[in-house]
Amino acid sequence: MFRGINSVTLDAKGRMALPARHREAIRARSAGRLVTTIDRFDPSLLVYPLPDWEALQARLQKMANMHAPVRILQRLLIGHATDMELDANGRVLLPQMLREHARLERKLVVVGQGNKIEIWSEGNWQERMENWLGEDLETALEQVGDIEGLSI
Amino acid sequence: MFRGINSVTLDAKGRMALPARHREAIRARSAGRLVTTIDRFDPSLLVYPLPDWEALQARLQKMANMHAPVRILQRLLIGHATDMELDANGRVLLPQMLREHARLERKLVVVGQGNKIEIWSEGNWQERMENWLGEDLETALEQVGDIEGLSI
DNA sequence: GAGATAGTGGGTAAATGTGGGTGAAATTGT
DNA sequence: ACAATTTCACCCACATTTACCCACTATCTC
Repeated sequence: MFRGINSVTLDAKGRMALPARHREAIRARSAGRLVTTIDRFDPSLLVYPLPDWEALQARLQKMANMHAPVRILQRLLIGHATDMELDANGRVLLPQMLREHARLERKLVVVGQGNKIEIWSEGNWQERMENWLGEDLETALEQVGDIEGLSI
Repeated sequence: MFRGINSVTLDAKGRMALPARHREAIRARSAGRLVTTIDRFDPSLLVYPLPDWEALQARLQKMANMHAPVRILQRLLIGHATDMELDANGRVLLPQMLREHARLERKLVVVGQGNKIEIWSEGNWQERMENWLGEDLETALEQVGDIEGLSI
């Protein structure tokens, strides 16, 4: 579904152009209605088409919240989830509290990630990229994921 | 499938002629639709026919992303994956952010690699070539791969 | 050597990304 | 409760980028 990276600018009003390559998919899937929330690992925002977010939220709410980590997860994700809509120019208004969480400044990076889109400040993204490219992912992956025969 | 090396030029608009030897295969396999992403080991780009990339992406997305190395791998590969299409002259437009990652300048090298095509800046390619030719690959290979009885 | 093919360059209209004005709505302070 | 201020939705305007042409040259084929 979503893939690819774009550099865009956050304007003085807190708006950001959603790259055209994603717009058609979003309009088809949810008539331009989106939900943004925070990423719990990195300073970035996650953007889902409305129906996909609702499925996710339903799943989160079904989890028994007797355990503290579940409650925390719900607070972070559901708590920060904000509805957004594409305007006539294909832009979205990013809520101020979420902008602060992701430390967004003027230059942003928009990254397609399959079922969701990630929004980063350009500075943060570049800094992380350098580390990621230097890491030995294979060793870590072998202990964790199914990379049997994976060849890229 | 793809093999062989070509030298081409990246024009002022960021376009590059895809060597004719590959075009027929690409048109047959995916009607000229391609996906490019970054290589995470070297400054180069990887180009796949659309269906081959989609299989790869599906595989990546199936991995549970609670684990950091999985998320990083997805960000790097899916995040940079950009759709491209052959134009009427057999050229593709390489996205700016990917050009920067691979440090592409005016002279490029296009290398067929079986299921994918690699794009390098000519300078980088030549520099690496010298190192590769000087390395003792056999010793390293024996510890890693199945080269039993391999005769080249 | 004539014609076809491949690689390169460039013009132009349409699409995309960005900035900003304005009135309505919401929030804040008194 | 009301005024002052801020935020937001909806426009419009403009600069840049991209898609779609067409053209030229070098090489290859017959």
